[in-house]
Amino acid sequence: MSTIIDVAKEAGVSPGTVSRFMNGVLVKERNRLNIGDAIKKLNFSPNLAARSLKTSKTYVVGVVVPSLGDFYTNSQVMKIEQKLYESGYSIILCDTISNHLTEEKRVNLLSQNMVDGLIICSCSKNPEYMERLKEKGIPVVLVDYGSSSSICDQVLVDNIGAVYEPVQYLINNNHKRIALINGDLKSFTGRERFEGYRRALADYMIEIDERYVKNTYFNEQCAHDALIQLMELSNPPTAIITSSYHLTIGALEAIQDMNIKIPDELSFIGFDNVGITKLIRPHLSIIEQPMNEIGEMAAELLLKRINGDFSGFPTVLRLKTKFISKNSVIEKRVVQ
Amino acid sequence: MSTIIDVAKEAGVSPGTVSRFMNGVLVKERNRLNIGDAIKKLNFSPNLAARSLKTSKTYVVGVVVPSLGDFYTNSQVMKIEQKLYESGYSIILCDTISNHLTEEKRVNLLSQNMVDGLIICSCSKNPEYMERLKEKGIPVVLVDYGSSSSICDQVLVDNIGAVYEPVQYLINNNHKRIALINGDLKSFTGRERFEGYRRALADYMIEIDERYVKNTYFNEQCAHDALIQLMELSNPPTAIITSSYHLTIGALEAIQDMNIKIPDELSFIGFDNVGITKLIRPHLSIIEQPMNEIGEMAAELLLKRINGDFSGFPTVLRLKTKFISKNSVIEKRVVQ
DNA sequence: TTGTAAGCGTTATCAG
DNA sequence: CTGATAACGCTTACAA
Repeated sequence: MSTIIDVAKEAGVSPGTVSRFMNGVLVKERNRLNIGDAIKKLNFSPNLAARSLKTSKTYVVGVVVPSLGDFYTNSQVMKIEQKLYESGYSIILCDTISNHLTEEKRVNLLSQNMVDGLIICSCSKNPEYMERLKEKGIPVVLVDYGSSSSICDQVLVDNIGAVYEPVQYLINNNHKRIALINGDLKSFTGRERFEGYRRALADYMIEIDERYVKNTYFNEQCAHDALIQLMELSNPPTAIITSSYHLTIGALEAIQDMNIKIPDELSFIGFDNVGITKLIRPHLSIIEQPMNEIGEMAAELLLKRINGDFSGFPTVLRLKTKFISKNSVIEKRVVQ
Repeated sequence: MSTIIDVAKEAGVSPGTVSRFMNGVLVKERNRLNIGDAIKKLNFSPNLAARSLKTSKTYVVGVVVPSLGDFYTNSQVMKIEQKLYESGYSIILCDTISNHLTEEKRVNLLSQNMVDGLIICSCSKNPEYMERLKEKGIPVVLVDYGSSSSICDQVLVDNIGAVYEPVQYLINNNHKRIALINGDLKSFTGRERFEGYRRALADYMIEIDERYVKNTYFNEQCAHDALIQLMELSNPPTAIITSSYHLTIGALEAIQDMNIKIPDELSFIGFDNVGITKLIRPHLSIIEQPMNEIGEMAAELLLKRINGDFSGFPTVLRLKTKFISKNSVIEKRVVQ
């Protein structure tokens, strides 16, 4: 491994000149050529650790996600990686396996001068590390997770609207018995998505029937069980909405298992238009989150902070979801 | 940000002692306690860049994948991350967007003292960077990609057996018109998987009918088109095998579009038992790659190399795939 | 424009 | 077991 000093000797200049050349400062034509040759000849590339030690910049950003196996985080991460790379940053990726302790550990590790900033998609409720990061001056962008407690830059989707819109659509198509398969109300997204459901029904003067509301957990098994319970009610819903990707998968599995005909026997609206959805027939009416945009916004916001621009702090970006109407819902339902 | 020197002062010892303490060397009880207190009080954590500069170890491993959006790489990456973390390593993740130029760029970036080793799942045919890495002494493990040209540690699956086994199974169930939807023969996996097909037919004295072989590219559109072409033949196949995840998805879409009944009108065997497969009815007979094992083996092998153990170099690990028989194939087919 | 030299925060050698 | 000190390879004043 050659160093700047080797290059300097080879090119007959001082190390300082080589360093300047490497960093795009103008040097005399002759020197420029000599240095270029020397670099080629010695196959030189600068030692990033040394540079980082000196400048206290790493050009690395930490990205923390709950599970790499989740389709829906991945498109975000792809965008984040791409966007950051364009600005010269690499990403260190951490999978917390949806575990708060792991999350804490990883963030602590990353904050030891490994990264210039952090994008956290996972997120414990009131992470202790938050203030430590603030002390250390490491900017953080929280994604897809609302934290009323921490003052922090955030990129979120309009969870309320996400569910409000399809419920409204169902109501307009004469559905009254509308069920929601939702996650934990202790989670921020769970609460907001339920609120969208509640508000839509309230706005149309439909009273909530508790039997049609399944606030369980954001996983497939729960959705699977919830769907079966719903359909075994004496007066089952005519339409079901799920409020996350995993819930959608679980519900669809139960629909397969019970051999329910969509949309004739049940109208169904899924969540997150990724992965499997295009293989389902009939084509699913679905709530789509703007994954790419979320990733892009998060990356841009973080870059801004890294570059010392703290205008508008804390910025909370709310991105709209999109309801896509396909063929899994009976429209203009005739009330019997 | 506090340094070792601050801690040393606070604890009334020398920086060397603090450093030793940090690295698990025995120090006198009294000093140990004092140093511990000082670290707590000053909220000290060592500067990893400085450490890395001194020791030329980063405790970071680069992982290069063709696409984070691919389900089947992700389970590997998860395992890799997990395994490496247990040994104190973090991973820098790079998505090459299946682009050789991007791959080259990323690897070059990573090799600037950013990482102690590299796991590359992507892989150009004869990457230039290979010898540069060798020069720099950065160990590399290639995953899922065979390279006859480079001498290199590799973790591969038994691609030939992967396809041989299901073809044999089909033959044993009286199928004769067996089609293969495969990727590019220029790719290593494409060649091997085709070889599995060829060999199985040869072993059972069935002549290859070129019309039943679709060596296209490993993407959904190609599989979609290929399946349609196959089924529009005057004498269409009774069974079709796909040889990658994307090919499976594309073929399934075409099956939906053409409204083909599985297995009555066509027997079908898919590839990669991840993501969507559990939602397909009837349950798919499928070729499963040992993703977790691949990830684990790759991580372990790399760790071994990083720790200076080059026994058995180059190691080429071949992992067996598993054929899972479910309900998408007509068994004991009656020949008309 | 360039050379010189100090210093970033560790670790490691060498005496003690 | 500990302290002093010289690196590691780069950047950046400062002076020329």
